Amino acid sequence: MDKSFDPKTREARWYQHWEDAGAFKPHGDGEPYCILLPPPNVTGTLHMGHAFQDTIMDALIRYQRMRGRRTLWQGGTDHAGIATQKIVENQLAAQGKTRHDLGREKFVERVWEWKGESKSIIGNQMRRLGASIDWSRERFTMDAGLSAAVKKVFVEWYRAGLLYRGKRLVHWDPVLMTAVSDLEVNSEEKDGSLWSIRYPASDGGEGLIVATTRPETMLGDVAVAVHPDDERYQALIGKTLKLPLGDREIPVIADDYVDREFGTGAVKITPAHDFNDWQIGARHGLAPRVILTLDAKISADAPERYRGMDRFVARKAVLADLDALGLLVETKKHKLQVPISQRSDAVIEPMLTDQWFLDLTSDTRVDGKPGPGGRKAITEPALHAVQSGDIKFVPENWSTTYNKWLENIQDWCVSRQLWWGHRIPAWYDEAGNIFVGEDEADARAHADAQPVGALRQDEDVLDTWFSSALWPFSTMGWPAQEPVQEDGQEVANWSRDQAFLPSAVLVTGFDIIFFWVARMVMATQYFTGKVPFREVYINAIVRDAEGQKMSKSKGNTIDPLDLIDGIDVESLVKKSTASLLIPQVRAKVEKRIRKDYPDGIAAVGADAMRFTFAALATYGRTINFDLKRAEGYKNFCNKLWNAARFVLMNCEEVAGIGNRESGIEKAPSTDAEKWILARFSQMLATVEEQFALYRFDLVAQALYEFTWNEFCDWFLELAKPALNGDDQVAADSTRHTLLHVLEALLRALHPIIPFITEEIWHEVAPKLGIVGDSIATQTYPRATDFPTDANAESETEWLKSVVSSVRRIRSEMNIAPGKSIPLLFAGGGQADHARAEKFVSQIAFLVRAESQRWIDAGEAEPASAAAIVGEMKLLIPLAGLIDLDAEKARLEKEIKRLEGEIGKSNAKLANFGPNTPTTVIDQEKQRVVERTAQLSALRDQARRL
RNA sequence: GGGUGCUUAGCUCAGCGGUAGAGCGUCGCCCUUACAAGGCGAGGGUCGGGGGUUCGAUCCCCUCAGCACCCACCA
Repeated sequence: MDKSFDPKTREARWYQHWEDAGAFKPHGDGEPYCILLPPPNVTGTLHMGHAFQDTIMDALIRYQRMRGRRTLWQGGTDHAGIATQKIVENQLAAQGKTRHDLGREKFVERVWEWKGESKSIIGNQMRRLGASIDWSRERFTMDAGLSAAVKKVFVEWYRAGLLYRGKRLVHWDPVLMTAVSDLEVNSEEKDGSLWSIRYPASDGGEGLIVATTRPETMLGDVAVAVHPDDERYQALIGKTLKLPLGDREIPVIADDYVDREFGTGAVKITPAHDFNDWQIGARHGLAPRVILTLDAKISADAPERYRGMDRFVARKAVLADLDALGLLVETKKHKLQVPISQRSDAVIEPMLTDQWFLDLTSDTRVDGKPGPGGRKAITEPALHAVQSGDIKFVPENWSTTYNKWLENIQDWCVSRQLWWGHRIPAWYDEAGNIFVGEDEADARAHADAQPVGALRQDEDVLDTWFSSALWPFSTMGWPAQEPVQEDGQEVANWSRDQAFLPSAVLVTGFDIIFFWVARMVMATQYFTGKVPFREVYINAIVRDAEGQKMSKSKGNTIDPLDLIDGIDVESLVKKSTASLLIPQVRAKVEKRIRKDYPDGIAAVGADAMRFTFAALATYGRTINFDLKRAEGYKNFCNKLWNAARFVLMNCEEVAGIGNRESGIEKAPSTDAEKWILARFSQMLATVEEQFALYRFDLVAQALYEFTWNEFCDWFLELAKPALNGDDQVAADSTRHTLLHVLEALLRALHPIIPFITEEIWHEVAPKLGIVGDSIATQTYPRATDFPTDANAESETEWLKSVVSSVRRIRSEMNIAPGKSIPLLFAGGGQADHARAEKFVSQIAFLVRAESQRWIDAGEAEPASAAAIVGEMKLLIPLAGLIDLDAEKARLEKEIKRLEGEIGKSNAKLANFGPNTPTTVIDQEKQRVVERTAQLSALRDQARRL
């Protein structure tokens, strides 16, 4: 083996090995264990959030696979309607074209091409991470099987009276020219103005003053509302006003929605362009007036002067005209919440359009036929699944978020005015009647009446999340009764694969609890009667080392592959600024990168990156990714590598250590071996416990500490004297234990660091007579596989105390590490004598003791530096080695410390009340006794000096 | 306006009712043939403030302060 671990040369080859061996396919007849990959956008690339999430899922899948579960990590990609369409539209725009130049069919073809090109990118990135996905079952939300599922769901929900089409006010993105759901709208606080405008009374009176942040919408006003109890306006209620700029009269209505304190207490009502106004309009029977086109220009229904103006241009024109008329009373600065489209950053416009909605709120069917509505059929079961504990959130708190949203849910607008996506399986006849079916014939067959004239399919597609909601069962082959093939390959078989439903755990971010998690629960329960998953592990959001959100315009993103492979600073600058168009931003990003990564990023390898993610995965909501942590865990990988080298070096010359026929003693014969086996067993118990709780940080910590602080720091050191000693039995059994523990440790580490463990395992396992194609399909070690031995543990702990005590003296007294010392024992009991004798070679080796002997009773102790271990005193004679004053000072410090602690303990004892458990009191008393003994021994020692 | 978190060593975070922990950073001494990507040792915290419950509180309760995030229609 090479002297140090080089991930570049080591990691690459193993993934192919696993895939060729079919290691990631479900195998065995264990209890099924499935994880669904949240399907990444097909055009996307892997970012740190993915890498983090994928690491967690992979660790879980590998762990359960090794524990004998029949595992499936179901992978795939999402067609991501708007996002993907936008990318291709941008490509067209670069050629000066729009999608309309191509036409629908050609455009969609073009998107499929692009999808084909970019699909493999994220797959290859995931392979570099080591993600053990069964790629042979990879699915795409628009492949044939999943499209069939989408149609079936749409049709069944429609026929159950849960989907309806209606003219409603929806969130409209005037740039992308599509409806979006309420979830796709962010509200951002912007500086704006609040304008006060006088609306004169029709009878020539002065009327009233309304306050608005959107003066241009007054062109569509149908009323002014005031609070019914507002004394200022009592006389006007029921009267009409002259709408300025328009040749119309509008009524003053009373509605207690109006807040008397805000503005002037009078609100202009524009039902077609405001959600609140819509409701007020409906309450008062006022017909909405649409004055905006779908691209947010003033429409033909507005006064001629403004027609065709962009909404923001129109705003200025309206204000100027009002001012000229003397009707603009006041302009005040005002902070307002502006709805922004997540996808285009455009200001969202409430727009009256025909859309499809999934009913989630009514108690009875929307079509009036008998039967339960969406609240009863969909929403309540989804709430119940979490309330009953059929689905558990981890951390548990997220269930509150889930519940709150469902309790206040709105109907889901599922139609999108796009070309890329699942076309809605609905047809219209010339009279506007709706026909829904899996195809046109099916639609006709299920219709109550024959269509008038020809049928024309709905132009719209479904929201991306509609197909994502079906992911838990559509990927398993539903609704087909036959095995599902894609590209000639069998990818699913519902009759067999429904065993993977529910999946064990969904690993995802809190940002898509509403978008995806809740909707999967709804759809899966409705169509399969099962919950989609048993647990939902909500992972943290990855931030940079300072806790800042990662964003390209800040220049603080890290590409996971750059962390794995490393990248020089010039390439990093080039890559990070490539997509930035604004020169100032480019300059800022470049500056930051040169400051943060003056030497680029050093390659740490996939294993170290994965270990870092695991170690950071607490229950916290954010994790700050610090490159230094990753470097630390790269060192850990190197440590493991070198420990393996040591073990292999020492086990080479003895053939057949692990061979049952060799006759070489395999049972542990020394305390150190029994100790490390016991510690390993305890560590495995911790790992098992913490895996079950999704505390990957504690899993990583347990493995790290065992590997480094116990196996390497102590066991390898304790093994050295045994390997080189005269005791052949001890030497042989130590060799065996070294291999045995190392081999099992590799298996224990494998779910987190798969590459390096695979590499080393192929060196180590054969020495134990273990043959296997891959460590990935070996069994995970269990705590019960390894014996614990309390006696060996206390023996070894004694030895460790002695060694540590002497080392401390050596270090504090500045005895050169290379210098040998004489070591004396004094006092102590029978056990101390026996132990000192047993561990003589270990002590000699670990503290560089040239000699060891006991001071006889009555023999004068030489002037020494001393330490107390239990009842025993360790002495290092001063002669030539130790400065007397330094030792006095050291003792004094130690005495002070003990005095302080005894004082604290005594104070506690004095304050214990009648309810204090006796065990606590005894423990405290014991402490006092021990420390008092130590203290008096140290005082003794100080006096002697 | 509702909701959910967070505040512990210089930094990033565990711990959550019985003597304060880790990693990184800092400071010594060491190239001791597994590993200098290392070894051995050291220093560093009145656990955000104030109350309360308890024999005992970093941990439970109340309250204040600061910081995040999510949801929501105040024109």
